[in-house]
Amino acid sequence: MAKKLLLIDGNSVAFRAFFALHNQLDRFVNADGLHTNAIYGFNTMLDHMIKAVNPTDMLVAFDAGKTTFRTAMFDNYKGGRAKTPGEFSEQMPYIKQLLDAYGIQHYELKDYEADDIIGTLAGQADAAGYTTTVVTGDRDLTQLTTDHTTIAVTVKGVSEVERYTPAHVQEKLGITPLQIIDMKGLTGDTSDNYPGVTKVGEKTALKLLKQYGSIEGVYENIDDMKKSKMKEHLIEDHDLATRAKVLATIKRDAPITVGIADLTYDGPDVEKLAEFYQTMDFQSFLKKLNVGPAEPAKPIDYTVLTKDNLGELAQFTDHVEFYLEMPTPNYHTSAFAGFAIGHADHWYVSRDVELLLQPAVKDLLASETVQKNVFDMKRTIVGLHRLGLTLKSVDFDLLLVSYLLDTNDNSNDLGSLAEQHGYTDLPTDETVYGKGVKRAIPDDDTVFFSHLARKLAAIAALKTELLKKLDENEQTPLYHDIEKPIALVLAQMEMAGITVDSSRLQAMGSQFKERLSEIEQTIYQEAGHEFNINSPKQLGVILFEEMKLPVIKKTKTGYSTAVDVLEKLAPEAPIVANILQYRQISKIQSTYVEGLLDAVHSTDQKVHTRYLQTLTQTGRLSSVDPNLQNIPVRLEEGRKIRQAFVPSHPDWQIFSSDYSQIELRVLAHITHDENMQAAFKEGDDIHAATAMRIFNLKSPADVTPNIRRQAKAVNFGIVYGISDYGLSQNIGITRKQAKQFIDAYFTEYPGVKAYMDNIVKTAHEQGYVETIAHRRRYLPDINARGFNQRSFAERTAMNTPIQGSAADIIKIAMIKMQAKLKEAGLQATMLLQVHDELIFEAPASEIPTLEKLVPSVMDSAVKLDVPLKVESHFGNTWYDAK
DNA sequence: GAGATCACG
DNA sequence: ACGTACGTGATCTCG
Repeated sequence: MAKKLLLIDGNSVAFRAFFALHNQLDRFVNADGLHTNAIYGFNTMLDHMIKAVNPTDMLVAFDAGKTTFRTAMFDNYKGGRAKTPGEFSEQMPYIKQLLDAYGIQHYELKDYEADDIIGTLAGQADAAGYTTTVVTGDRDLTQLTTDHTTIAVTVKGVSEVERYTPAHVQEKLGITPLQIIDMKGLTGDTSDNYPGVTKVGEKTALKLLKQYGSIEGVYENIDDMKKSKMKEHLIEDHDLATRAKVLATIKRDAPITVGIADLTYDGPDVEKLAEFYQTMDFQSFLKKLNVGPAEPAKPIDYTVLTKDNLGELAQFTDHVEFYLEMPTPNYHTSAFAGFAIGHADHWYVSRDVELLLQPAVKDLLASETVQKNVFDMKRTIVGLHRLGLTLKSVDFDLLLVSYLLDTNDNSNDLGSLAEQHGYTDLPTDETVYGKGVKRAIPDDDTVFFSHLARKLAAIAALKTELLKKLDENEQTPLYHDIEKPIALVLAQMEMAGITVDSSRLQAMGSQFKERLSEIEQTIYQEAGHEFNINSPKQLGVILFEEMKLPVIKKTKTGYSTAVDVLEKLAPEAPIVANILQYRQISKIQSTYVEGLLDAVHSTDQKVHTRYLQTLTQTGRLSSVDPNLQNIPVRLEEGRKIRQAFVPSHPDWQIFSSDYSQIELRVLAHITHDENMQAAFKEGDDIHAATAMRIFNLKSPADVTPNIRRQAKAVNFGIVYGISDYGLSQNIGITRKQAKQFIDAYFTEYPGVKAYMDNIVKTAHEQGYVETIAHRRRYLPDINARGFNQRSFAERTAMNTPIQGSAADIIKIAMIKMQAKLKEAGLQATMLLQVHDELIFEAPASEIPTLEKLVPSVMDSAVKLDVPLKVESHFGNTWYDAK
């Protein structure tokens, strides 16, 4: 049998695992007070890699200690590193115990690093005809890749890896794996604390290597190089480069005392592993082992509800758990499979939702005094509404609370969510109902009813603990005063739906269809043959191989044919403009004409979107089936789609109000920047005001449209957590200019600068950031070692309080708005929310009222240090409300 | 099922 | 020096 060897860089992967779960450090503590996050993460990675590779042989290599032959030749090697956290070190011995239970060899060698052990074994395995996979968090190991050795570098979390083969290295860097050593020699390595040649980074190094092949090649030809600073640095730092190359070279001949023959992997010792999981308190891993009491789940008592025992429900006078089972995600259309209701281990279940209509149940659900505990109240409310029922007094919504506690825990499955909170007596829907085409509600009553009863038990079991956590996070008002009320408002908006003029859409569709086939023919002629224009792959071949247009950007899989690329190519060949035109129209046709028509309910000619309330990381809503938050508006052709969104009654109008620059106003508020606040208080055009400041203009008359556009882009950039490169790309200036703009911005708005520095610092310290309503977002990557991951987390830290606070504000406005409409007895109905705008339909006679009412509710929703500004429009269709 | 593309704020 | 804007969803192709 072909030998498959899996080699793991133990220290590196353990460290990654530790930081991947760092923000949950407190959650991963066993009964003995031992932190277990790195052990847990390591186990996750092991399972994942074993499944992916299916190895016949395995070994995990560890570093033996602080001193190695590298520190002997350079005593500062790996110096200056932050001290290893105690919470990490204490876990290392247990990771080795875990490996013993798994039956996996582990090995360390005095004076050598794990890399060298891996390099040596991988070499032996190559010679013996093995296929080898190396798992590490350290990119340096990519120098080991050969035709038979793949290096899997962890990129995100612990189980997501990027695989390096010689071809991948060639594609990514344009050099061979062995040349990576020369590259490190030239650049040095800051994380290992050894210098290379001054001012030489990856770009320069790659250029030199492509020309000269190796460090030796560079120095052999150094005399022929023309005079430059780089040449001087190369000559000056020759010794450093030579030393760096030795330090970077992974040993292929370390004096190891294990050989590849000793690494057979036969799978874990299940009993030993179960015992280990017990001591670590790893319930989910324990469950996967299929041993012990966790599986099969212990039976649960339930009573089948019938017309004859309905009276028993009268026992529930304070609290009741309720769950309505709808098998498909779209609760506007889903069938009903059954329900469960009860409290304190008295669970009543039924497949017959008609029973809900009986007063004993109906009145219980509508009771204001009996508190309801549910999972996904919005889904439940809409489902019940379709049956003619009302749900009142929701106290605990497990889905909402989990989301508020940690936006990353946003599974829509009750079972997996419960498991994340340490409750293991509820299998997932997938386990019980199956997945894909096989998914079905079980015919077996015991199986189905037990599952329903267990759902209630899970909701009940988690309530106290999660509400307490919510309170500790100071999120109780966010939950009771914003998220629960908005769920009800959203349910009403979704149920109201918005009317679509299907014949209008169909007429537009046939026009687009004609134009598409015309453009299609032109494109085929220009290309010389037919091909699939929708395939970026085929299009790439036409443009960059057959027509030999210059390649501007590449994607992971080939040539990029994205808009920005095609726009640059448009002057080169007429086909490019036609492709852009084709793309634009085909997008409108497939997504907005055909897609929208598919979503129209035939019963009422309306679309009923679903707002996902527990998905985004910032607190915004998202919209699906169909998405009504991305209906075209920027280009006129697409904007016409909005003509198909019409009022549901004759003589009614579409009315829309939007916040202007809400994010920048939030920025001015939370940064306390005096200059920016002054601009908003004066009612200035903020982009023009910014332009005058950063370009040092004396009079508003000096602000040309182009200058204003640039200032606007800078304002946006700041909100997104700016980088000079990003800004330069966006407005087509050099990176240097972009940097000057940003520097000027921070000088002019010092409060903004202070805030940005501060929020990043806060994020590093506490691991999360918050909005004005105490919505919280954890940033697990904020202390990541990878520059890229860390930078991303830092930009997120800057952006989330802004985007999230704006989301808080409009949610509050919506809650107040709905109350006002009712209070004023208006027929006007709130239909849609698009992040900073609200869309209504109303009788024409109510429009004057709305023009006053809606902006006043929106701009007073939350009191900020700067005024909020709202603009309103109305018309016969959504298109005309502009 | 992932990746590319493009629609929105 | 590193490689980049923040947050989403739908549709299409292709392995």
